[in-house]
Amino acid sequence: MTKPTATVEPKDKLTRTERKDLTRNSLLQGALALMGEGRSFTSLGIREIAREAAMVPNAFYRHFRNTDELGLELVEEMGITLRRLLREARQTDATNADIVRRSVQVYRRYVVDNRLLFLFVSSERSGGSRILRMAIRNEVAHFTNEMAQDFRRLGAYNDLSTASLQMVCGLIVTTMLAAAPEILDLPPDQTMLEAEMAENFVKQLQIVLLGASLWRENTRPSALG
Amino acid sequence: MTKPTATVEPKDKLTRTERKDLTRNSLLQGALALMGEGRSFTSLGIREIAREAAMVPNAFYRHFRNTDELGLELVEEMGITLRRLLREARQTDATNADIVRRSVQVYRRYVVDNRLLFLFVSSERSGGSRILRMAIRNEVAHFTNEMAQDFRRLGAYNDLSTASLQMVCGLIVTTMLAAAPEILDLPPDQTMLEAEMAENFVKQLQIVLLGASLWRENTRPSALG
DNA sequence: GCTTATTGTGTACATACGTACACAAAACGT
DNA sequence: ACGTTTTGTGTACGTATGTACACAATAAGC
Repeated sequence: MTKPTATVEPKDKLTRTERKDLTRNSLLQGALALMGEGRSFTSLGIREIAREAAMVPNAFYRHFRNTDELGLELVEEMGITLRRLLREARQTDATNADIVRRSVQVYRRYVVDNRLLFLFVSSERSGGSRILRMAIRNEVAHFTNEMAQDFRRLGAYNDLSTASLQMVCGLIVTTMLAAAPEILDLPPDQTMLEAEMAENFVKQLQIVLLGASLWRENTRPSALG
Repeated sequence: MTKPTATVEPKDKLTRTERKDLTRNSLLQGALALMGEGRSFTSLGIREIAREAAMVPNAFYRHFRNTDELGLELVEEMGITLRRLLREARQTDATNADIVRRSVQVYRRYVVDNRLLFLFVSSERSGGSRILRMAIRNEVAHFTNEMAQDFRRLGAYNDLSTASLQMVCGLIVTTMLAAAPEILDLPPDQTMLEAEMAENFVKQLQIVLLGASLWRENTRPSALG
């Protein structure tokens, strides 16, 4: 018989929540895919996303109330996984040098592996809807805080005040975030340029870290009064 | 008589190009005004902009072929005036210290005075249409180059290679650009927070400059291998 | 002074969008 | 086993959009 046997068929005998998560995911992926084709998230519509996910417009509402809510989920996904990755990179018992190098590697790896997600976050960080902007800014702050905590824990930059350390981490994060879209916006085969940009990125971080390591609270470099 | 005298009436006896420039400008301002109300440039439509400028939709086409073309003009405007301002700030015969301080002042002044223009550029820098993104990136590069040239001319950072100097200037510009939207997004009366952010901004620049002044080509700080 | 080119208006149409409502199928709770 | 809830579909309506075309007013050029 073609009838299913008594053994569970994982093929299409999915539980309801599984099915829902599946289509929900195809909506998220659909939105990302559209952005991959050059569209900006802000300009995406419910119908468009639903179409890309091969479903009828109305089905969208079964999962999100509007596009912003979908965007929030993307932001959250990005924040959670990226934070986890970098936390792992810092929690191994290696020298500080190794840890920073590994962090850079992990970050770059994440950016290229999650190209579309990262493009989305970069775009919406200062454009688009206020709600998304705030959510992303929140993630970035969260991110910066964890970095500062870990620097403290590792005993790096001990002579910086908490505020200054926070500020330094903010600068690092800014540099990281700025580097990503430039690399991602390249035509996909320009490995030459990409390597150059990556090198520049590392050098910029080196300068920041160098400056931070020599920074003293009361330093007023003559250049800036 | 109420009839105009023979003397030229500058009130409404405008030449055709003057009138055109006027309405063209009201289109540009209309677009900015809409962004001031929380809308993102990418989501603006021709009709909407024309409506804001108090004209019929079709009139838009007499000035721009589409919204991107309008955006390009905004980008150009921002590039030209900001570059001019900073060039002036650096061309006075003052000490290097004064010059950098003055540059920071001029920049902050420009950002708050041209709030909407700057919000627009910040938003579209990594979001929205590819054409605008490229144009802005171009302006930023132009900007970075001029800064590097002036550093050379002033004899600052003499022991950096051209590439490294360029990279440092890129870092400075990145920091400047990142600082702007955070300040601009504040509720308009939070002078307290704004001052704090501005201070952070200056400190970040100090760290970068400090790092750059001590950077040597072959430096490989242990932290980054 | 007359012709021409330019700038803005009015009307029109096809298209896409957000969303509401009624409905079908099928997993779920009991 | 059966009624209920959830998830996806089909249809429909009002609205906004981009753009085309014909037209009006008026400055510019000869």
